[in-house]
Amino acid sequence: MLSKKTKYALHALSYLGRHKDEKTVLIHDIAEEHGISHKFLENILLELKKAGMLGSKKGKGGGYYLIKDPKEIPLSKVIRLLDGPIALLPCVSLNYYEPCAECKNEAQCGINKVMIQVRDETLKILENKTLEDILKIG
Amino acid sequence: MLSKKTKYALHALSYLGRHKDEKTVLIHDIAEEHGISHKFLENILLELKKAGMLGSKKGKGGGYYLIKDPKEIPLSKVIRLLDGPIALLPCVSLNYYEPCAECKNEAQCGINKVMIQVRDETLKILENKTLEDILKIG
DNA sequence: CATAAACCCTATATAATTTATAGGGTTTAT
DNA sequence: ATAAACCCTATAAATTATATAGGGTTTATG
Repeated sequence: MLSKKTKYALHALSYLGRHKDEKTVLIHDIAEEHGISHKFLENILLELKKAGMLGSKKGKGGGYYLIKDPKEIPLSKVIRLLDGPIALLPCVSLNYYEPCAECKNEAQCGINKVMIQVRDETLKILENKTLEDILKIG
Repeated sequence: MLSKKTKYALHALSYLGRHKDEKTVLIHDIAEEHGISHKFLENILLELKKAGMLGSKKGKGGGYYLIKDPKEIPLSKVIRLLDGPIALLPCVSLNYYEPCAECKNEAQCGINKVMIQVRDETLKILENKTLEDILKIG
């Protein structure tokens, strides 16, 4: 399951996407709209910023804003940043690969093979769906 | 990511599948083969038993055994039992549905729609792949 | 240039979940 | 009668997720 961090990130990005005609958006406004703690959201926005997914302007009148077109931000990128691996096992993760402790021979492991399939089908969706697809949100 | 519990369960079931000509298999043997704590594994086997996925025989000479053909046990069932929902969001879970706290209108939520797709593609695999597909393991 | 608004950064606290252990109870082959 | 082996419930330890705290820095504005 996606963590709250990731969900908040998606909601915040979606909010920024919907307000991209405005110069900047305040943390406060996003937090209020979604009932998230200001400070918790701040950490998330900072992480998104460090990852180059959004920009910010300091000082009075500052705030956050998208620096890319929403269709340039795949959901997989957001999920990986906040939640880590999308794969169901470390041994099939493309971005966070680790061998499975329990497993001696990955190449002939049936579990590994199934989880590669799951990963590929999942990524096929999450790498092609972008922020643009979730601008309209519940 | 799958929890250790689920991974251990898959390994244990796979082991039982590979030894299904033998009447019963000892917890001890499975635990040793995979370097799992005897007691931790015991809890997992009990859970699998309660769910009707395997049988056991008490007393001296007892142990665990599969009561179904490996191809009758889909991986989705094992994962759901030990890990809970397969879906990435509660609002798209078939077996553990809950509305998302952040969301007011599920029907028009873009995230919801994407996650339904992911769920469906994932299930297409995990409901059709069975224990039989993971008898050979790493 | 003083001020207040707003982001920036790091550390810590709390809660929840996962992982593991403990200890005794019950059944059964020999 | 005995020892092997599963059965059951409770609790402890470790890890991760969630949230809070507190001050630092930048900048528009009057």
